[in-house]
Amino acid sequence: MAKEKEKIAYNEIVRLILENHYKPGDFLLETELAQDLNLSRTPVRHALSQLVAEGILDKKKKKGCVVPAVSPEDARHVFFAREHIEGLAAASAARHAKQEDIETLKHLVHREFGGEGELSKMDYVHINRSFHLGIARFSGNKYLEQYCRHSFWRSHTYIFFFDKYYTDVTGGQETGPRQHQGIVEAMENRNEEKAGNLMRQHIRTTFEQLFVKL
Amino acid sequence: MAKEKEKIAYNEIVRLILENHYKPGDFLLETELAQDLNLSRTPVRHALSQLVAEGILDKKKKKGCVVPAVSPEDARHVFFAREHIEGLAAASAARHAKQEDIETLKHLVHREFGGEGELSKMDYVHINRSFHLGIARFSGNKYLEQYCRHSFWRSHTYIFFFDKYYTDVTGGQETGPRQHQGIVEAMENRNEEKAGNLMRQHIRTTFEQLFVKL
DNA sequence: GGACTCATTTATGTATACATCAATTCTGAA
DNA sequence: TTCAGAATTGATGTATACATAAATGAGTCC
Repeated sequence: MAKEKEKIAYNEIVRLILENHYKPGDFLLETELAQDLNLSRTPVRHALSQLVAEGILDKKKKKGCVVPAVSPEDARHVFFAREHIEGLAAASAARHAKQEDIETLKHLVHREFGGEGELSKMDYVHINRSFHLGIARFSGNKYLEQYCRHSFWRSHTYIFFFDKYYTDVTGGQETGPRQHQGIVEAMENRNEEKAGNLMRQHIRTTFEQLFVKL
Repeated sequence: MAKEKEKIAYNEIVRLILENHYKPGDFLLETELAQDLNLSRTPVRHALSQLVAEGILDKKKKKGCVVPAVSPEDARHVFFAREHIEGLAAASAARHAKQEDIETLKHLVHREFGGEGELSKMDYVHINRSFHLGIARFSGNKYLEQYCRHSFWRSHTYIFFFDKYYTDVTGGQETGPRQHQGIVEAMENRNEEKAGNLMRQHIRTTFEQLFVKL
């Protein structure tokens, strides 16, 4: 299936973090991971340094790689950056997305409303990711896309950390899809400004719902 | 001085690219670099994969790392992203920078105007970089800083590629420092909106001066 | 003459032994 | 008992031998 062990290592490590096997502050040790994944240290080390370069992990000299600590301040920073960059991407996408791309997004929103059956928490997470990263891609600007991917990923740390977001009925399940729908409509009307504003508002809403408790 | 060979390799490779020993499209071969830098392949390989993860280099499977091709379209994308993100950072810095930080920037502008003697092309490049990355840092948001650093770096590829920018008398040497000064003044007055607007305008100017010929 | 196959070349990908460094723990004397 | 400092530990950092895959080119068969 997967060919290069470096890729396997990378994906597995990402999965481990996403599935919360490692909490913020934990050290990811090369030797330990190599054993767990049945690989040598080389590809594991390579994957870890990639994650560090991407800013997904931090590194302490001669200590190892560590899942960055979460903090309210850091969360504000992530969501502030994500709000504006993804807003920019949405505006850009409203101009550059092909009709076919917009159909893809509409389909995602449809599923998100339950149009194709009940959704598990993981389904919702997956659709949400496809939606946001899709818009990033449809911006047609690979730099915006890269920054969107990164800040989306990092903000996800918080979403998983306070995973009540996906549990709390008053939260995302209601407003999320509706806001997504508004953004797609603005894109379909090629209204760049509105698409950008709605996206910024959407991310701000997400942030506020997450951090009501702080 | 520098301890870890990985860092040495990284910095040396960056230097080689910056000084145009490798042009866009050239392959950077691990073995070759290892010989040239008197290192083993391991740290070189590590440094290269970092640069790939950071988006500074591209990689072809089993072919090697390659300096990304330049194109007018790519340049527009870089400068578009940089314009807005660094604008955001400047606005953020206008709020969060300490007076001490602002003094640092003022000193850079002073030097840029020739206040401490004639400047070589390289001096100018260096001061310019300190200025922009300084503002990125003073934004107080590590995500904005990261994205600023990246897009600044990438845009530099173009500045070096069309290095007439630093040669042409009608270009940067005149308007650059003046625009920098305006941005610092806005920051000192804690005028976030103005700082952001001036920064965006500054980067747009840079882009236009560079690409008059396209 | 052209194309197809297979060996060669040349690069990256992998495993592993060894070096290094920082933190910690253990020990011995004041 | 406590402190200093040496030995140990446990992790990353490095070098290198070997594996593998993709491009290249030569040789042969139609």
